[in-house]
Amino acid sequence: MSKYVEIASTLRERIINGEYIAESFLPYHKELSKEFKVSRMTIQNAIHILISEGLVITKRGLGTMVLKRSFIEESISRVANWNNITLSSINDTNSSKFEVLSFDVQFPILEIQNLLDINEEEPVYEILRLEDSSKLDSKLQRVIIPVKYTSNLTKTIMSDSLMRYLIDEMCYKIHCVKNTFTAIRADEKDQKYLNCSSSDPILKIDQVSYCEDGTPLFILSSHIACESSGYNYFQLL
Amino acid sequence: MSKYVEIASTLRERIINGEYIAESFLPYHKELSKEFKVSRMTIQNAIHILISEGLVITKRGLGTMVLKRSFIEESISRVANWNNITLSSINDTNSSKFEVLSFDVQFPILEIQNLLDINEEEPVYEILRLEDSSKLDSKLQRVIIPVKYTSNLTKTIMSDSLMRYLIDEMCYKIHCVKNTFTAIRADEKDQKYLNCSSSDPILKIDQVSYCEDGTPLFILSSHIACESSGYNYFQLL
DNA sequence: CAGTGGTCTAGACCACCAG
DNA sequence: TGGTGGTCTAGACCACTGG
Repeated sequence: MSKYVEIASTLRERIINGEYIAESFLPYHKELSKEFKVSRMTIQNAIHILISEGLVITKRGLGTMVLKRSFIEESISRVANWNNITLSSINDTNSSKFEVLSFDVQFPILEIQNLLDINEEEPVYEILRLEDSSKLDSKLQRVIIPVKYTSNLTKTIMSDSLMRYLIDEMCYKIHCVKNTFTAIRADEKDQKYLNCSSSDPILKIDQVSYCEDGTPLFILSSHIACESSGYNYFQLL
Repeated sequence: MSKYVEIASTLRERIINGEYIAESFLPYHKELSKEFKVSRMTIQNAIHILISEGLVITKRGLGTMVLKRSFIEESISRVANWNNITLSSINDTNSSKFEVLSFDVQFPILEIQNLLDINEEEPVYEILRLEDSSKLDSKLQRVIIPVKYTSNLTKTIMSDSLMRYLIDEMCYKIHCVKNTFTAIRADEKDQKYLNCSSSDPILKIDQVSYCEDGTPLFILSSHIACESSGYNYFQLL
């Protein structure tokens, strides 16, 4: 096995064992290259592995920091890094336009507080929007994002791609997106806006987007009627 | 912008434009380092980017090959590379045991032929299995894999993790897994094996696993009853 | 300012593949 | 055997960070 892979394994164990404490810095490249008796490039390759696994982040002039959330999230689906533009993979696509059904600011319930790592006194935007239903596979989406991250959010922005706004205008770097999937029965809003009956199955996709440092940035919950449109949205087989 | 990122962009364009033809080799490191007037390491870094994007693969002693499927599959979800063991992210987990309900060899229908890139004369295993329903969230799975890839498949293997068998025993390297999601009404088999009614919504996950060179290896289609068990399986919000 | 990580070089040795 | 990509080195310069 190559040196840098072994070094990465060693470092990974130390992180998991708590030998390197979350939110604090790893030893610097120079120290590590002394310890393992390799060149700095080899250390860097090892650390690249840990970065790609979401265990650490590095900052020039600062060091390599162990992340909080780190090794727990197995089922995380990483954002594709395509030509240096990070894009959400599923829900907030380029071309789609949204009709904003409601636009509120609220204090978050406990569930949201936990998901977004905020307290009850930090207000959040809560937006309900409907994807332009000219296409068969329209989506009903609920977006929740703390006001402190984007205090000047508008309906106009929400009728377009939120993800693109956060990346291009607000200069956030989305590091990973966690998606969870459920099938549910259509609720009242689904029936009203997605034009389906109460017995129709709905695909529910809940998405949390995280920044580079592991901070949860926003929640996007989508409802998709797969059958009522006579069209199996994500159907493959 | 750093050299290797720019070089990667140039190479990517050439691949997309068809300047470098699919299924054939890129110029060798040495040639590229002459063309761009950089060291070989810089070329290698550039090519690493293309590898991570799924555009090319490299083989020692051979070269760097442009992949077929390549840049098309945007919504691909890469397999997490965890401690040098590639694991399926969603469906074929470590600990679960399966009851094999049926185990057949068949000639594939057209849909399967296309998905697995095989012709009608190449037989496939078709297995129906039920995840140990001691847990609330049991799954009904259909597995389809060409006989030519694993001629000695058994019920015993299928009652365990197929993914692990293919990786550990057959030494396949799974490069990426494409998942698609749908919500459907419970069909007869779902009602029978997942203990639900005909109006219950079912989460259907269809998964195709691909080898390093882009060959589709097998299909795994899972049905999950999210509500009947009183338990929202992938529920988050 | 000193120290960090990011990039880059020129050269080296190795494992692997084809003929 | 000769050529490929994979790894590694020692040293270099740079952009960025904190004090």
